[in-house]
Amino acid sequence: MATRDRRPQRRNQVLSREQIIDAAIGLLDSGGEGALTVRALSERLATGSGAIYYHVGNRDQLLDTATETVITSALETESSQAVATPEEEIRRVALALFDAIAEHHQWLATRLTLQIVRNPAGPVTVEIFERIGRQVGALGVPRASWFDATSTLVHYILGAVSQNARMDGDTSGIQPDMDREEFFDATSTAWQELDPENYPFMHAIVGQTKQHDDRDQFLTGIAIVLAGLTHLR
Amino acid sequence: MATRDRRPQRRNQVLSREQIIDAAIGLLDSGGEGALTVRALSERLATGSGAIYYHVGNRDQLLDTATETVITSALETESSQAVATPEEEIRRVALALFDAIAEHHQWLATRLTLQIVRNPAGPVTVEIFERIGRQVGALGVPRASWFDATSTLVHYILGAVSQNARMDGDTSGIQPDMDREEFFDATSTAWQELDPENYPFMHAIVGQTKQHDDRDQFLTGIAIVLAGLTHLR
DNA sequence: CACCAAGTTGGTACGACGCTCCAAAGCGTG
DNA sequence: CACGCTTTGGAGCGTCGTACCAACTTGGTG
Repeated sequence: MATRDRRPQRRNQVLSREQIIDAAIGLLDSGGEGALTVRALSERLATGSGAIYYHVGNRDQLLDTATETVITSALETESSQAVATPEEEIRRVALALFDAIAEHHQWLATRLTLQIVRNPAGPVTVEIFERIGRQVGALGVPRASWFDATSTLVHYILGAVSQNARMDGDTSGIQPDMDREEFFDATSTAWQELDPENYPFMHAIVGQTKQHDDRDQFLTGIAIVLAGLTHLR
Repeated sequence: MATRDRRPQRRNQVLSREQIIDAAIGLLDSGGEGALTVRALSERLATGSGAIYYHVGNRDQLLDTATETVITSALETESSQAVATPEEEIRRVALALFDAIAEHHQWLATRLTLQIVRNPAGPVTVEIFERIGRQVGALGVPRASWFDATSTLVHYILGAVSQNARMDGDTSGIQPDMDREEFFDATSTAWQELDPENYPFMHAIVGQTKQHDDRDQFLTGIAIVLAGLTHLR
């Protein structure tokens, strides 16, 4: 039944778990979540699917591990700075997440929220909560409100970061930055073409959207939530 | 293969687009995003895949249409009340989204953020922004900050709502069958078993998580953001 | 009525996917 | 050298989205 015909020419270097994860992140960044297939991974690493499944059990686990790797790395590089005010520290963590997701497209945003929902005891959730929560305590928020305050901050941060994430491009035709601008203009004109009687607010803000910076707006949102927290006392 | 013998006994009632969408929502609610397959849909509707693709072009479009249907329905039923303060109106919209996603599991949360990111000119995005934005204006926020203020609110609402969404009955969880309560207890004990020196905050809040209500916490978060907005003046 | 073009349906077929399984190949130890 | 344990490459299975098509229904025209 099985034809034996093998001359596989084994690789000189052993396949490691880190190599698989790095290659997976590369695939995810280049083509979104749909680009991470075991077959593409096998080809890029010049191996078979069996070897991959031997090191990482699952496609889902691989996605989780990739997310964990990127997020913990982003949080580590940020924590090496000198101490500052609680507000500054919260801004640091938030911007680290913002930049990480801006760099790695939308698969990271989707997967991060998914991991927080499904695995609240995992290192990603715990690290983010702990990092933010300590500063909430230092802000002077009463102990009874620590959980609510921290949850609100985390909810805002992840919500903003998810909605600012760039889309995954499966289009391999034009420049990605060019698409970004065109997409933005198309949104503006579409908002302008709305019925002004039913959508007066959209008409009022369409001018502000054209010259806004996502990062600045994100920081403004953080400032708003922080201002609300001090009012909680 | 050469000769076809057919007498397929056509259905007495015609297949409509609404039937397909309703059946799709049913499948999504019962088994998560993975349960919506064209084959399962065909079987439930007692038809073939061709008929489905004739009415809805794509699985992706079907998902988008399903989210749009659920969200606009949730926003409509909420708007029939009498007028109230801007804060109250914002709470209404937020709770309508919260309840809709709580009712329809996590597929709706994921798909809603996806739609806002990919299709900012679509009716879902526009409706949510317009509904919230008007109240932001009525709150007394200066016109130059309308866009930032509304974005902050929407980011928080969708972030909180996504992270509070119940998990789908999907495989990938560590434990396959775990009801809400067990999952919650497991999280609490996992947090308690963390190293107290490295994670003092998690230990401090683990007591609060045991007796907290998601809906109340969501409203607290809304109040915090609103308080921060009044501080913006 | 017959006839026909457009609209609609049920089902088959194809390529790609995740994943299981297993023989073969490397590797350490005697 | 031989022998177990680890690791690899790839074939095969079941399922998916969906393109495609022949058959059927419908509505209009003579």
